[in-house]
Amino acid sequence: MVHNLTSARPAVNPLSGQSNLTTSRHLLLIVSWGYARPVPKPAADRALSLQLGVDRSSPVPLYFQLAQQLESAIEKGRLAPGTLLGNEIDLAQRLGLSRPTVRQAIQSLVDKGLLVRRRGVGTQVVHSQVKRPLELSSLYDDLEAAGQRPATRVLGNTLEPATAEVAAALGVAEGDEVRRIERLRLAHGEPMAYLRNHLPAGPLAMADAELQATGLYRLMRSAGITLHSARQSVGARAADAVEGERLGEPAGAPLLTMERVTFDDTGRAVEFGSHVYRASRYSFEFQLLVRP
Amino acid sequence: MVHNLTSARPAVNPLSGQSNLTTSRHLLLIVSWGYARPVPKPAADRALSLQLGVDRSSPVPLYFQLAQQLESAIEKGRLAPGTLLGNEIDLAQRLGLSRPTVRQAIQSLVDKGLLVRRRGVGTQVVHSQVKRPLELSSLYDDLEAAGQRPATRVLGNTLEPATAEVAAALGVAEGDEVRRIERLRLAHGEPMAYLRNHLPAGPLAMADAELQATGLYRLMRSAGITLHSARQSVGARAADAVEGERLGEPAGAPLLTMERVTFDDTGRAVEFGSHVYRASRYSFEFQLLVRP
DNA sequence: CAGTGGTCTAGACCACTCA
DNA sequence: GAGTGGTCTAGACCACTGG
Repeated sequence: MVHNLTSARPAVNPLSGQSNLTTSRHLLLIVSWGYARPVPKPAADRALSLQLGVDRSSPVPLYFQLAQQLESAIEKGRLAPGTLLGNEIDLAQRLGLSRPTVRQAIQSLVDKGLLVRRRGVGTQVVHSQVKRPLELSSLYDDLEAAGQRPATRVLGNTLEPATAEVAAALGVAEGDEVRRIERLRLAHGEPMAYLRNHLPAGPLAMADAELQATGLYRLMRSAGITLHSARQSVGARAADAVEGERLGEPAGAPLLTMERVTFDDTGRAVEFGSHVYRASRYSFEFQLLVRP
Repeated sequence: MVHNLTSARPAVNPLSGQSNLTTSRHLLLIVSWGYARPVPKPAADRALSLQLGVDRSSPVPLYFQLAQQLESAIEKGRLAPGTLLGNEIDLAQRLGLSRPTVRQAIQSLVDKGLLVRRRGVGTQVVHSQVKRPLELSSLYDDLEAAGQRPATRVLGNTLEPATAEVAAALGVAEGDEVRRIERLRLAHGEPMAYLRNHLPAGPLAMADAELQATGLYRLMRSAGITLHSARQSVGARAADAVEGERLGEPAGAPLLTMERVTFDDTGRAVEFGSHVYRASRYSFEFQLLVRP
């Protein structure tokens, strides 16, 4: 579905899997995780008693301080779902802030999906669904949360000339030297995914040890690369003999595949990934936010 | 992948300068479509000659008019990738707008990934990658572009008591009446996907004809439902005999699966979808934007 | 150093919702 | 009609970037 999404034509709305004739629409997706399970407590319909306050001596922007406090209050259940926040002018006065500053704070939470604004009505805390993790199949995170940190086995880390496919993805010339990294991702001691990545040979020299201990993206950021966007394609196919062997699945078993090209903010492709996951153990979960 | 990207976020919050071990992390993804293919033309390094202007008699907000003009200029190549926009103060003066209004316009394009701001440097047009559709596997769109509009065959549209699974997803009681809709999505006359949806029985009465002609979401919107967010899970599995028959695949063929629960802005679950796609003919594509 | 975006203020008027 | 968010203005100071 998303498939149809990206490719420019009205094609298919990912939410409906239906053809969508409207002109240009945007869907904002949020992937969120790591939230503590909320402990919802009954709260007043109005958030009058909430303790809020900003520290003007802090280097943290005022709007950001306020946003953090509100987010934390929502997360902790001190602001129950459906609670009206109270109008922006009062809030600003109570905090000694200007209205635009308060609006900026609120807007950032609206963008995260935690608050909903309605003209003529007010600003409400969204009814909880946004932050609760899914129950199903959050295997990776479940394992991590259970103290079973996923492990990485580096299978390859070499420089080689770019194939046509890699050259096209990275926007370099065929035959240019690129770094090829192959890893096996394990959890609970069992293989979960086979990850193959290609990077422009230039700036980064990565030791196997680093790759084992840290994520690729963290390494890239440390090298001063500003990630900006990525294009992804998720599909499925049957495992061939080699893949099956690698992942501990029989040949013919369904695999989840993901291809991705990542760009920095200058538009350069900084990474091309081609990954396969054991479908029996892995699925992708995410949350979509509909932007009006 | 979402995992890699996400875990890649810096440990230090640039705003607070403090190490951020906390709980909540977000990745903003944008799925965008409806863009025309850009026809990039060489352009000056500075966007001095760009024709911009707002109509104050229009009901369209000024910042929105400006944003649209900028977006259109980027899309049409009048603002080439890498172009500096010129500082906000000048831009505001040239347009007879205040700086906050200009900032609001620019910010909306930054949120879409079309512009990048750097303090001390300026605002630049992103290097094109954001809006170009992927080359690979754009099967659905290719078909549509070829005039083969995807078709829908309604296989079922009935009221029935909710099973435990459906009840949990929709947040209703087991046995409550829900609407069950089954559709086959075809393209080029061939089956592409089997879509099963469950909706709370309440407000919507849908005729088969509507389901065939319009998207589920469009119907829901027409019924006054404001979509707010959705949780999705994408995986893969092997087709059983029935599924294979339905989709024209042999039993055991890999299928791409998607489960989704959609919520309105009051937090009610308004739809539960459980879809399977022929992996041989379908993949999901989307674009991620990394929010700093 | 000059130039940029990031933040903030204290007002103002409007459009919309709901009783 | 009262209350809300949506938009807009004309300033201000700061932090960061680059030469």
